[in-house]
Amino acid sequence: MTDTPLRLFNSLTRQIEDFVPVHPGEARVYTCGPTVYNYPHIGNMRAYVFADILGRTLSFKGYKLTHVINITDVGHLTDDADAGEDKMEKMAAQKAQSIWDIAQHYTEAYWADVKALNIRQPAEWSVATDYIADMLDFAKQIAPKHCYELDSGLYFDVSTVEDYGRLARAATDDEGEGRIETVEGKRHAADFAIWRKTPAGEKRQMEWDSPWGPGAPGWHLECSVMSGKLLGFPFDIHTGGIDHREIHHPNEIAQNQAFCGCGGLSEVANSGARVWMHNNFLVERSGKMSKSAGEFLRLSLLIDKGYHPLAYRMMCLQAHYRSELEFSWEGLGAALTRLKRMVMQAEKLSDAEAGDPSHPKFASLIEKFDAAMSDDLNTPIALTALEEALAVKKVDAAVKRAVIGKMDAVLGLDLFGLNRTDLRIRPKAAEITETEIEDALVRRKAARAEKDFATSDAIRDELAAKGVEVMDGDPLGWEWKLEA
RNA sequence: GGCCCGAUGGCGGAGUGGUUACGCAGAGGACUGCAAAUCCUUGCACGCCGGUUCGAUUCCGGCUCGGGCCUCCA
Repeated sequence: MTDTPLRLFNSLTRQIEDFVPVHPGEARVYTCGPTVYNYPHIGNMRAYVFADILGRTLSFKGYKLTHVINITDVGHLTDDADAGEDKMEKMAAQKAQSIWDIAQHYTEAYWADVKALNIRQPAEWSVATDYIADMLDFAKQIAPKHCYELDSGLYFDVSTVEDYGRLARAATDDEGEGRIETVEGKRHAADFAIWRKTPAGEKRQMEWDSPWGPGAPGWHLECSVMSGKLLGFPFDIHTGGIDHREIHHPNEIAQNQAFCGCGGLSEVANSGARVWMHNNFLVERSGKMSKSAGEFLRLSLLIDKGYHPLAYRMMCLQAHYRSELEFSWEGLGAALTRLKRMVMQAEKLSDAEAGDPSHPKFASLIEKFDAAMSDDLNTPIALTALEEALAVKKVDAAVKRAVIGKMDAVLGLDLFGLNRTDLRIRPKAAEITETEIEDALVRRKAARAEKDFATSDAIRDELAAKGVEVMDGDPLGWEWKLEA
């Protein structure tokens, strides 16, 4: 464990606080995962890069990490709690596929992105439909004091817990809400479904029996149940996108308070977790980050355009997780170049075995790195420490490799796993194949060897016309890149 | 309408009551047959109006502009 205390911003108190684990030496983290009704876009993935950085930092600080990420495969509505459809059912109907096939397909797509972004595997991927029995138990326990039944389902009465909505800083009453489609019989606009009954005469693909009739659990219920069951209340840190700060997490908190019979939120742990953390959005001016708008940016598009996925991770790390981040192709290219230059430095250490990182030449840089990460995960500063470490000269390679490895274990850029050619831009749609490029370069090399520069330049021009930029003469050998 | 957030160089993005990180792009140099790549060096910024202060980009107030959420989204 390092000396600098880890400090994190708690959305519930809106303050930076020292991290104090519930169980000494341990850190238990729950991350709201995807609803697997569609592909994740790159903005979605920022949340998991953030959660990964948090987990890696906790490991770096010496805590034994237990990280759970859920997979929501039931219950998340397209609309409001009553008039809307279940996202999973809707997509299944659209694609004329079984809902279980839909879930499997999009779960695997999500996992592919997780892997591509070098996000570590959590201790558990908790799948909502595996916990239906636990959800029913939870609901039964809180129902008598906190819920009421309508024709459409079982609802949570938010007035039955203290400090409802504190996380969102919401008004305590429910007036002035013109845009909520009010539900017949709901006591408060903010009341939400714990159990959604299948309408009489219908049969859903996903439904279970319950004391309130056949139906499906509400979305908020899932996270309360899985986090409590797998990590125990109170656990340490609950993460998610900033949008969850307004509704999903306040509702989870209300359920958690009801379940444990806890009081108000002046005691933060009554919320079910000690720290609630939220990453800000990736924004894109033309609205490509909105799933409902149709087209949205997927990681696979970045890859098809020729960018290595870790360039996107680099892009995320260059900004603080609580700041909005602008996406642009230019910005992605900048991140790629930065990553490539770092990988070049790391490649010089490829023959070295990692030694002992404690060396006076690196002490201040490790301290800077530690201080940055400990200061609410300031990855932009941590990156500069890593770059400075890469630039340190006249030092034992084994030591340097150990230092870089130590830092990269936290940032996860895979500096020793990547090489320059991995980071070469190579669009899938390019009109020239890599073999053709390499053949041309062999001919060009031969011409240059004979000082036939007219031929060599002609080859270069031909390649340039096809979008291939030729580079040679650097210490690591010739190279080329395609225009993005 | 309600709640919240932001405004930093060409772009992205940290941070700070007094010398304004860093990355990419740009410029100059080294290298190169010439380029590119690489390496070195380097120019460029704190929305507007007040207030507090010896001093504000930083704190406070107002304004303008932009953004987010308000039962679809990380």
